Amino acid sequence: MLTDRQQAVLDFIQTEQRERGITPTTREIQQHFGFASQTSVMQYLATLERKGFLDRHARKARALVTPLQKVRITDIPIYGQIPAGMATLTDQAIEGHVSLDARSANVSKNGRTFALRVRGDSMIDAHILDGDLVILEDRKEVRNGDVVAALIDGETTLKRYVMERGRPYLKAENPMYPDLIPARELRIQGVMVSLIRKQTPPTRRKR
Amino acid sequence: MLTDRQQAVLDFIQTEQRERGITPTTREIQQHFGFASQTSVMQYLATLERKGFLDRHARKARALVTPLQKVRITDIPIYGQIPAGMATLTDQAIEGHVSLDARSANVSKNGRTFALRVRGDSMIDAHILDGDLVILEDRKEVRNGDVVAALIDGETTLKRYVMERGRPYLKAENPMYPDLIPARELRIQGVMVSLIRKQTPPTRRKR
DNA sequence: AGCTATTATGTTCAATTGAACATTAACGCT
DNA sequence: AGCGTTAATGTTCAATTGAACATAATAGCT
Repeated sequence: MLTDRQQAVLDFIQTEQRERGITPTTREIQQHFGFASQTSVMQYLATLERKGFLDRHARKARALVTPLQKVRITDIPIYGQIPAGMATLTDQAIEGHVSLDARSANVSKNGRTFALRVRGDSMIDAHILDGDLVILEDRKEVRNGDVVAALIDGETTLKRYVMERGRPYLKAENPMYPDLIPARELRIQGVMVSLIRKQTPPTRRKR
Repeated sequence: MLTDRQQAVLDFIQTEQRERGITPTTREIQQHFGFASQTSVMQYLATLERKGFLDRHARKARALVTPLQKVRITDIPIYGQIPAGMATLTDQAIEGHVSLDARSANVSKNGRTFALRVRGDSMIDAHILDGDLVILEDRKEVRNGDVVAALIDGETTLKRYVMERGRPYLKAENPMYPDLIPARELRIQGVMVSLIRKQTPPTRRKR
């Protein structure tokens, strides 16, 4: 698709963007490759753009946009706990952010996504541990068997959504915890789409 | 830390970087806020830089660097399977990449990091499932109890590293699987630092 | 031999863009 | 009343930077 030389130019642009945070100018590219003329660079840029490896904002300085920047990185807010009775998630309870590419996170384009720090081991049989980061999507349709964050009796819990005989309930994946049968309405805040676990170093006994 | 107005300027810069891929010029910022002079913008930029919210490359066009870009995103190669007998990981077996910020991934600066797609359920009692993505770091010191990818008898497996009576062995976290006691040398390829699980939608029975 | 794509040179121009200087005003603090 | 910070105006200058034009060599393909 690209010649060696064209690839080298693209690589240089991307490297500069990473290392310095700004996009190189035609002259900087020229210098790096030792060209005697900017026109060489202009030709490479035109080719790269024609082949779809580059976007240019015409007549603007340092305005090369490479697919590197286009890997859709999503910033997902982490809520330590979702405040009770809060249908709309406010920025208040945000504990931090995770950034990862949308594909790995299973994140769809439109839906609002958020993360929840898991507290307790009520989902241990679903292999969701205390301290895990669960990434959820605020979507309408909940399927039988989805792991969901739900607001029940003014508290947010992570449980498995099970539909039985036409009536939904929330199942804990730990025999030590009771299943929750909603008294009135069941407000689903999000459906789990992925999970991130930071490995805590093993408990050191001696050393 | 920042006044409302200063925050607004920073937000605008970051939004532009996201949406358009390029950093706004002082004039573009000026226009957006309706300033009659660029000097206002210059003052904001100076303040933001002084307070550490912005890096500037003096006298360069569109050269504002915000912490947005500075979230250290690591591209981690995913190996579907580590080829047997391959001490150095080649690009050949790469299945794809995950991009995520180094903090979430528990990734240290220097170490080489790679990801492995888990096959089988030999680590199920450690809550590592078939299909999970395990992120490993190629580091020297392995601690007792670490989950490691190891090359044993020409095959790569994910196991827990256990040191007992001065001799290490590899423990499967599933009673169905045998522990592995290395015949000769035990080559550790990486230590697990985190885990990413894409939630597969629940098996639909009817529909 | 003719055609096209790629790679390259040398020069010039004009738009883009950051920066500086002199001034003014509102606000909170002491 | 005096001081520092923040916020803003108006103007000018010079460096930065993308772009165009004419020209040419090389390689692969038909």
